[in-house]
Amino acid sequence: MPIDRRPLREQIREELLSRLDRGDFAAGTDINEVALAADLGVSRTPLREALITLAGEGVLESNQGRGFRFAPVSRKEFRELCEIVAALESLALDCSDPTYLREIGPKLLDLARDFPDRIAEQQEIERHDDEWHDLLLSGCRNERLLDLITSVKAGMRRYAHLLAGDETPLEREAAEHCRVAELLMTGDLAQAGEALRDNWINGMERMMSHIPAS
Amino acid sequence: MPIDRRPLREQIREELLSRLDRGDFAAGTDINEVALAADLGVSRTPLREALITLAGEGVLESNQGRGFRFAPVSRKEFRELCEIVAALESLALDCSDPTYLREIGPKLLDLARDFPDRIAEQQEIERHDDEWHDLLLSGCRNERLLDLITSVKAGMRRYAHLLAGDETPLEREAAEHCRVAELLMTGDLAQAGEALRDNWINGMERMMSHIPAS
DNA sequence: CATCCGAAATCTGTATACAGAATTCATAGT
DNA sequence: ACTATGAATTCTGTATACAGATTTCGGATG
Repeated sequence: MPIDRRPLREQIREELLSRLDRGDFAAGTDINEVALAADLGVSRTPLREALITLAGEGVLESNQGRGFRFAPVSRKEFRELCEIVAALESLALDCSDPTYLREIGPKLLDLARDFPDRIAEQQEIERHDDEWHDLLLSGCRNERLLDLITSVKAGMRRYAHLLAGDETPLEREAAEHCRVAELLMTGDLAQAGEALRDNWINGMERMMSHIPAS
Repeated sequence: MPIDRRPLREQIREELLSRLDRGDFAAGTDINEVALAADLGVSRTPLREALITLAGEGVLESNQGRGFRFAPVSRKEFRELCEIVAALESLALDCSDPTYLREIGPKLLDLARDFPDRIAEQQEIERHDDEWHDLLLSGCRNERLLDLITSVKAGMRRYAHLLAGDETPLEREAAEHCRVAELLMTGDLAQAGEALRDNWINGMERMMSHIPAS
């Protein structure tokens, strides 16, 4: 096995994000650098570098002299993030090769159809959803845009575990994905983009009630 | 005067960006951390923190063991960035209060009309252009989006000084700004957004020839 | 009992130190 | 003359140390 030769700060960042997905950190709690560094088995230096990166992505916020803390969640911010990602993913479609999009249409349809059952683990549902969106964007030739989308989505991870253990209307989500896939196969990019934006906005509405008032 | 109580890394980031605007750094050159830290009169720690932030914004890139360097410019990346900002600013209009937009319309028109003469300093032209866009977005209620736009625009600063000392068609730029302002005053947000996107795309085309092939 | 004040403790922000990776440069060999 | 090799140098990545800011907590004061 090739040993990991990436900078520590990146490995730390990913570890923190995966812990965030597992719900290890409550939103709004501040971070104790020495404790967390000891827990991770690294020194404060690369940890702080990772924290600064995460702060740039909106996952954390920092206050002078008070260090970092996980940014509190709010309906307003979640709405803002959804609007942004909706626009960016739609733009990514515009930047994709139309013929490629038509090619992956069937695959996207398949993925949308065998959406995990409502019984499945929350983690599993999210993984499947991500896979669908990743495939959708895989033909985007705007690399900078793909990086940006990844970065903005990192900022949304704080909201992911909020709807755990809830019978979310998965059928709606699946149906909307199907619609996007079908529109792509017909080659109507404009309408596909619109359907994709709708999917994000609808998904936002569905989650809204799960987010504490402020 | 209130002394600056922001973290050093932020002050350093801004100093580096302003040096970049002045054309102090050639694209593609690597950064010597000890030399730069000494020059700035700070230690390597906050300098590296600033460098990591700038790398996250796309201004720098980092390679394991090789440190940071100013990301090389390319037509492809510039096109990508323009497409992104065009979409984001257009979205920002959608997120703004329509009545507020109608109110600032005249002011936007004024600013667009007394665009600096072609004799003016390059810096002055850019400052004026930025002022116009800032005012345009000042009514956007999506704070996350405003931060994101600022961040993406930071990544574009590497391209700003490339068109120095050139008779850019400023009239076109001014005319397009006027058109956006007029559409806002009529209250036609959809068309205003489209005109704004066109402005970015046209501006991109104008600059394209000034960017070295690769 | 609430509140204000200050010392102690805690934690961050910055500086410095150290180890190892990457580069440079000189030398030996073909 | 050109390439390969390896020691010396330079620089980054990470760890540790230090100073000052912030929070905590206990006692004095109304």
